[in-house]
Amino acid sequence: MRASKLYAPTLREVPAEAEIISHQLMLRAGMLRKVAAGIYTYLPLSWRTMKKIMDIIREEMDAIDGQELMMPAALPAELWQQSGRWQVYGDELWRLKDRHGRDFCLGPTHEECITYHFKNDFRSYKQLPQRLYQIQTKFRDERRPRFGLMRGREFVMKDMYSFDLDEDGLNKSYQAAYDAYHRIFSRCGLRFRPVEADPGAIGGNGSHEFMALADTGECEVLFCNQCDYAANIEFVSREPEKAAMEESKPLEKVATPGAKTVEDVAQFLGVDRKQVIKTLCYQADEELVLVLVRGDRQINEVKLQNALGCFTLAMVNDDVLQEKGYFRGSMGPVGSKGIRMVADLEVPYLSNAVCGANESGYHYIHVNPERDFKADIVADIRLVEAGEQCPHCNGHLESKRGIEVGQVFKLYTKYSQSMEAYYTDETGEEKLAVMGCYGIGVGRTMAAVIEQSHDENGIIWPMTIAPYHVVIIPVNDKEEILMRTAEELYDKFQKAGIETVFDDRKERPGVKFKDADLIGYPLKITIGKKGLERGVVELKRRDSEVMTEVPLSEIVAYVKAIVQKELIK
RNA sequence: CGGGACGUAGCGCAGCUUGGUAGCGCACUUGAUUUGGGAUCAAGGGGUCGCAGGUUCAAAUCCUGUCGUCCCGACCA
Repeated sequence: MRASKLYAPTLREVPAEAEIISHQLMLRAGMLRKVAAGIYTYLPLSWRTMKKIMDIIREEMDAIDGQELMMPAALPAELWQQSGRWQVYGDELWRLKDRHGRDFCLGPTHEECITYHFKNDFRSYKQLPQRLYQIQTKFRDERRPRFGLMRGREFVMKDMYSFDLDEDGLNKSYQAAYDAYHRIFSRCGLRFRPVEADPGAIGGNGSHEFMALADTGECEVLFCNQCDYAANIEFVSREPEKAAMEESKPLEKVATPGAKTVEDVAQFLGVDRKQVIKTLCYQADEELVLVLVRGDRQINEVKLQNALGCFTLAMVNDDVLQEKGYFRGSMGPVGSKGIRMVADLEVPYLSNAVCGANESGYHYIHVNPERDFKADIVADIRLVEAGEQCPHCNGHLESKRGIEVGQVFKLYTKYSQSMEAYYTDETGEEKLAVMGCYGIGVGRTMAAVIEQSHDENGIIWPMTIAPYHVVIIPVNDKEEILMRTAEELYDKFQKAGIETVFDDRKERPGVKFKDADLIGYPLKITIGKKGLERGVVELKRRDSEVMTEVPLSEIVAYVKAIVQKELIK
């Protein structure tokens, strides 16, 4: 490709809309342009990288007997009504009507559709297992699209679905996908960790997220500093801390003027925060619930939602609280009636504790669970935080941030049940197919690579997914010998199958060097007059400061060897 | 959806407080001089000031509404 014709409008300044480095660099390198919030056009450079990532994914999916197919983006409501997700999915599901007024949605994921096909086209155990995948544009009307490709409303995703005879088969499919994901992200040059993740209402140890490690990641991951335990912070559980039970004292109401927060109350009463029962009010679907945790703990809303089995969950605002006779800063379970209460596992271990008296400016002391109130649900609903002990060993947990680039998930029979996907086994019995699903965010993977691999001058692409392998820069466009040599070299590289950009623009060398660094070509060949007189050109890797002089006669073979070696890695 | 901010040329911004019909840098076009890390000089082109109402002799500027975008907060590839 000639740089004079390449559609890659580089920018000298950082567009104001871009917050994180990958977004800034993709805009500056002329790879990406926004069309609407969370909706982007991939310009030629980024689309080449996207295609390379997709090729790697295809190779690895095919290698585990995946079959690629392509499902529609526009899906009829009936499929979603059958699984129940038409109601459940909420505003994130991008809904539309056709001209006849029939309901459709733009697919945010395709469990329903693939299971519909399975149900219609597969009958016998002889046809299983099946591993079916597609690479396709997904739509999610995110409440808050942000960070460029990290969280878009329209994005490219690879989704695979496995159908097995039984749980053993599922475990094999799951492991195959897990291993394939390792190879995919390694080949893309990512530093990543698979971590245990929340399997939602299905339960079990059925999900891992592949996290690209980066400070700008939206997810918090906890790692053990001694064993290999790693999990999404939302999914970390520990045994409840069991305090020694004191002899219970009589319940007493005390004035706590002005004390609003747990910290205020604990200080005012001269007790530890651990002795306070933090009480919060949530709206869970149509119902209000009181949620109780120890004063030094935070709520884990993912766990809370799982415990309640609800579809939506949100803290209620002060207006709603007051209607119900509650006051922020003085809520408590004692005497609360007509409202469900969910307590964390640690709450029953409290004795002579403190809680709000549901009367502004008053708290109860010497509160004893069981005697003074009874929670409807006692479950693990607290957030485990960095610094706590590892659930598996004596080490302690450290926090890092990650970008979720992929997830593998055991669905079991959740969708085969709702969509009625049966097969007939060798005894003639009808059985539900056992399913798994496996996603990779393609654009997010590209963005994650940039987050991890850049410097102050621009992107540093690994060879495997770089938009081009090499850029050729003649240092002076007026020197005919330089331009002719560059032209010839460009031709030879093309013929050698090396993906090359020839910077034939009428620009000063500085401009070309800056653009080359910004775009991040792995290899840069500079052709200068002095070198050429000695029969050499300069070769520089984007990821190194070292410059090598290579004889013009050897440069094609030399570069080809480097490219091939890097591609195999 | 709550909270905060911003919409002026392709990009980055000033002008708005105190209304008088739009400017700077980069980019773009032409010419000349330059050519090893974002050149210099000269001459140009490009904007219904997000949109719609209102106030006024007069609105980028004041008022109202609306749309869009970004940031901070709660189950995501």
